[in-house]
Amino acid sequence: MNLILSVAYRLFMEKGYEHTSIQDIIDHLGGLSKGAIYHHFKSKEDILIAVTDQMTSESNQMLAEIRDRTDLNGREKLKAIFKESINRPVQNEIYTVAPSFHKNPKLLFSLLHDTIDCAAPNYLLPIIQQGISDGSIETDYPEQLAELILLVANAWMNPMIFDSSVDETYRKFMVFSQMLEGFGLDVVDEDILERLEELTSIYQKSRQ
Amino acid sequence: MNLILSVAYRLFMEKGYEHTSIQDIIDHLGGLSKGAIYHHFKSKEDILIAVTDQMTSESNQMLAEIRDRTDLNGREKLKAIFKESINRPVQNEIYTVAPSFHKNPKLLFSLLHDTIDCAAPNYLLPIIQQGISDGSIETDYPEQLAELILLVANAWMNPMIFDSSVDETYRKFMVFSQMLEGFGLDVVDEDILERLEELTSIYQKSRQ
DNA sequence: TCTTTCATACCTTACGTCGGTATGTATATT
DNA sequence: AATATACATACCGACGTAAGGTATGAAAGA
Repeated sequence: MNLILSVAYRLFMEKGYEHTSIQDIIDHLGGLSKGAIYHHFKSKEDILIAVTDQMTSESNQMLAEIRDRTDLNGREKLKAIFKESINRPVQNEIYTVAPSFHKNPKLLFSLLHDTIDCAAPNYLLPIIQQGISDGSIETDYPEQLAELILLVANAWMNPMIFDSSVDETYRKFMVFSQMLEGFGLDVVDEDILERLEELTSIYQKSRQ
Repeated sequence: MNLILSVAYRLFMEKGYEHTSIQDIIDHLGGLSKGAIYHHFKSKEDILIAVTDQMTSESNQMLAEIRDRTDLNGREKLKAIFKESINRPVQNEIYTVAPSFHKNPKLLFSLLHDTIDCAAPNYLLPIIQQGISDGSIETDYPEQLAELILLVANAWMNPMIFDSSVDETYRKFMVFSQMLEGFGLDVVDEDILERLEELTSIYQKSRQ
């Protein structure tokens, strides 16, 4: 079952969901057959859901941990999230299997919706609300601010979704950070910027 | 050919691209057959492309007209765009066929990419650059600002993509307008807000 | 006569079903 | 304790069927 998931994940990323057939998955399963797949998953789409769940669960767990820390105020937690999300080793791996989302609008869409429907209200919102309480963040619309931040960070700034050169990603990040400042949040520092450039160059190399 | 397009458009919106079969389209064509479709389009995906082209071309034409006006400065053009895009009659129609994008990640994805790859650089960017020249807009990264504005406006604030109640849409708009102010752009006024509420309520009614 | 516009029959691919097997496990019986 | 029965889990692989796409040819207009 985990084998099926990991094979499916790899193939969905490489060839795209639509262009990956059940037979493709079977061929990479080392002996297992179609029956095995349909024993564990009720449809091809069901496999996709499991794959995305796996992808988001890791990231959501990280968000939960930071959310529940007691040693940081709201703004510091926000900063911690940016640092973490940019330093996760998983990211490197993901960035190198690259073509990914261009062939996977369906996967992208479910990730986006998870961001808005789950990650924003459950993880980022409490942090922003804490920030409002402790005075480190100021806004009249915490729910919407949470959505906006995650959407811009996860989608627009994601080179897997909107292809960007190193330079473009850097500029996006500057605009993003300017946007946050507009909301009174200066959470971007040198570490983050450096790491970002590094990541993008990894991604660029893998696409040559 | 236009018949095929309009039927396909309606069905894609109602049932989603994936769940609309060629046969479905044929059945609504009133006599025409598969041969007719494949005479005009080389694949099902080709139909989708034509549909999205049609959708974007109308909106892009509006952008071009505003871009080429000579009686407005940059900021005023931005404002004009918001007013227009929110007042277009097409919008009403689109908003009422509703389920749409939830079932259409592929269509959504190509619209998003058109926004970033075409609309932003060709229409909004020149306007922002004019604004920089005439002093009505200030930014170091006009390309990225153009992308960000269009992405937030077209995607996040679009109730067809991310379902929103009237109240939520209003709050999103407030956050959006606060974001623009952060970039020194105050382009939102009462007219726009009113129209926005009206639109969202139309959309809500159609989903009951 | 040649091109455009379609209709029809057919091909191919790929999802999902279904009957069947094999192995393990829990419970009841002797 | 040993065996039998019942059920559950994991899996195989042929087949049905739907859907995208092709090939061919006819009709009609230029």
